[in-house]
Amino acid sequence: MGAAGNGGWAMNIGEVAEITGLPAKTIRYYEEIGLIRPKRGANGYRAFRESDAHKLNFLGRARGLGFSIEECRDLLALWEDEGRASADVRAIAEGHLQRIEVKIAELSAMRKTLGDLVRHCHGDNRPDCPILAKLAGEAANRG
Amino acid sequence: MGAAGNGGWAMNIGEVAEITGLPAKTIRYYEEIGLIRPKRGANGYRAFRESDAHKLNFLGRARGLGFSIEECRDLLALWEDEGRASADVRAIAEGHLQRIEVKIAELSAMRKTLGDLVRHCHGDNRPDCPILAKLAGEAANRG
DNA sequence: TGTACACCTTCCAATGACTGGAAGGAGTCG
DNA sequence: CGACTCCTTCCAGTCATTGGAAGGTGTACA
Repeated sequence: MGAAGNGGWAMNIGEVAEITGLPAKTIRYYEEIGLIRPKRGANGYRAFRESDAHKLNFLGRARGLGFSIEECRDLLALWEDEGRASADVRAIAEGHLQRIEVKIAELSAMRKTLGDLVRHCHGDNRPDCPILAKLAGEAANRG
Repeated sequence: MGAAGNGGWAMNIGEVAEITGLPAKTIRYYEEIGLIRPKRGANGYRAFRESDAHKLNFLGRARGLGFSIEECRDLLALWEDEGRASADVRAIAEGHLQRIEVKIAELSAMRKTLGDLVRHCHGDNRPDCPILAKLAGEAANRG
């Protein structure tokens, strides 16, 4: 175990990885791109304090909602900024929401087309196949 | 103009890019990974025949439906194989359809969470913000 | 004290599917 | 011959990790 198990003052990367649920690799990457700045111990090991763990949890949740790394960076800065305007936070969230909606629309269109094609393909050992016909550019003859 | 404008026997990359709608860069990339094998002219230029253009159109449609490059490779091979079983084609399409559905479900969950948060954020110049509160791990107090 | 073994470090490379750009050759027009 | 467009190859970057190698550190145990 590290120097702390509960309210101590610093943890190694393995411990913070476990409590945040983020892989150690990812945590090192977040440090590399400047999202977090853990201190270092005398042995060169990263020394994570609770504030680092809080940030990592924040990042994990934001990434889980699909925010990009750069959006996460901005959200983190706003979170740290006592004088922030909630409008700035909402603007980021709205932009992301719009991209999600576009993506859902694209995927839904694919699902519709692909679902129709799969339903019309008999799927046996004969070569005739409406899926390939569609991809080859032949117009569907019904539906 | 190239050696052909209509039913001629070969086009340069620019011409095939225009008629297929794929960027020349992408076409070169498809050759590099072995999806197409255009011949070369005496000057070193790629010489695309109609069969190449057909394959590129096939690839463009398959990519447009979200199939991965490797799935496209398999679909193309099946398309070329006169003795294929439509079941093989359908299996690829069904696998892809499932992944699409998983993705839609994930994005829909994000949309729901994010939409709720955005709706509850007043979005003015005050710092109080339920979006940041959620990311920080605070439980929502209603909804 | 030696020696396992887990854990930590850095650095490099790969993923998927392109995309951008540099450096230079080829074709064509005037 | 110059100007211009199109073509070529090669290298690097995108995004957010992830995998692995090579090697240092900490700790438990015989």
